[in-house]
Amino acid sequence: MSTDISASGSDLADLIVYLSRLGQSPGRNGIAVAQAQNLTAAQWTALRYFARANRFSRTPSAFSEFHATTRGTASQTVKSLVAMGLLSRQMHETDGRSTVIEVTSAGHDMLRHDPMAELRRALERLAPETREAVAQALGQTVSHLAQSRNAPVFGSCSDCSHCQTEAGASYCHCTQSLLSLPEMDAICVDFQPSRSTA
Amino acid sequence: MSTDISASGSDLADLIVYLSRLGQSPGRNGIAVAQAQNLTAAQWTALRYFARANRFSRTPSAFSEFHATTRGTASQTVKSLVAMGLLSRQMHETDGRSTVIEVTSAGHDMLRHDPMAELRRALERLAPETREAVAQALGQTVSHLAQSRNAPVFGSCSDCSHCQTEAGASYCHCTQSLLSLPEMDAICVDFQPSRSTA
DNA sequence: TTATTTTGTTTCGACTCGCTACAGTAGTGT
DNA sequence: ACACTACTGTAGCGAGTCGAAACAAAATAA
Repeated sequence: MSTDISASGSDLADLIVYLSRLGQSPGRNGIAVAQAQNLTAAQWTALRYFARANRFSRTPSAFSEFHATTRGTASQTVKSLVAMGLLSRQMHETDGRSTVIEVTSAGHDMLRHDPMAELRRALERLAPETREAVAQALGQTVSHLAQSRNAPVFGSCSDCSHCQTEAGASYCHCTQSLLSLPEMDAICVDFQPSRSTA
Repeated sequence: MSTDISASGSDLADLIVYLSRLGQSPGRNGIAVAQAQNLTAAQWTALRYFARANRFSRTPSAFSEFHATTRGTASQTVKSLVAMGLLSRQMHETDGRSTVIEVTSAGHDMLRHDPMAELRRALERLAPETREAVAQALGQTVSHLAQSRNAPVFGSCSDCSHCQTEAGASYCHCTQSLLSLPEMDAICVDFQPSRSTA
């Protein structure tokens, strides 16, 4: 009887939301809290996103879709982070409407105090194969969920059907550009699951 | 240079938070949205919690710990739901400070329009053994995380070390009371993992 | 050229959130 | 009895979030 927190589909959703909430909250252990407490959950999410997104996806619009909110709200969050000096704006070279966001060095410093680090450490205590299986299952669920509500899926280029790896570099058919190796692991808005499970 | 995004522990945390966010957002498919859109994410979480918590845990304080927030914030959320007629207050029989929250019939009706239903459905598309493995892994992670920040763990009595099942009914050594069968699957504040995996 | 779409911004009102301060009750110790 | 501490729930403040709406500017399609 003492198996686990168990149970079929319904509880798992609650468990995921609960874990996410717990992982994002700073916790009251008061060590690095003093420094990290300044940012809100949405601001942390934005900072994390722009640090992980590739150059085609570092725009307010892309973040708003990633964060499942409106462009207006995303714009405000970006504005606050720019005002703090953690993000910086750059004009897009060809598209006059678009602005490209960069994480400043102060932003990268701030990311060292990410309150989600504890969740990461807790997850690293899982066996590697378990972690991999969970990641695979949740990735699949993200695809299903996004598909059922016409939302774009976010993923890294290394798993994208638009990308073609040859020899050293890779080519993305979607953005029609060459990608460097580090960019292959970054988040992309135009992600398309390569081998979607039916 | 740009850290190691690596497929290991780091991505999984982001994936969990992303999935949670996606699952809680109502989605723009506009079917049951008109009815469901009235409640905010925090209000949905509260409504879900009080519907699932056992009688010892249906208090504003317990919810504030579950939701990783302060009692003040939790009090406001509860107040708004009471004003909508979805929750009702009851005086605690012996403790004059405490109030017990109940979900009204209107609250149960509202729960049928839970925007998280889509996430639940997406999770049910996973193979049962996969779902079980994910639930087990995430439950373990919740324990680890809560332990590392001195936060209480929430779980159902059927997995709790305080509980002792005999014949028909069960006895909880923590609250010193008998529990009915349905109560065994409810959420409890005083949960203690029965066989915590080291 | 004239629509139409896309991008980003601003403003508004309602809500969340952490914080502080506070009243009332419970349990403890003297 | 008494004070003292701990706990419960609440109210108000300020900053932030969020969705909605309206807007200007640039890109794209017709």
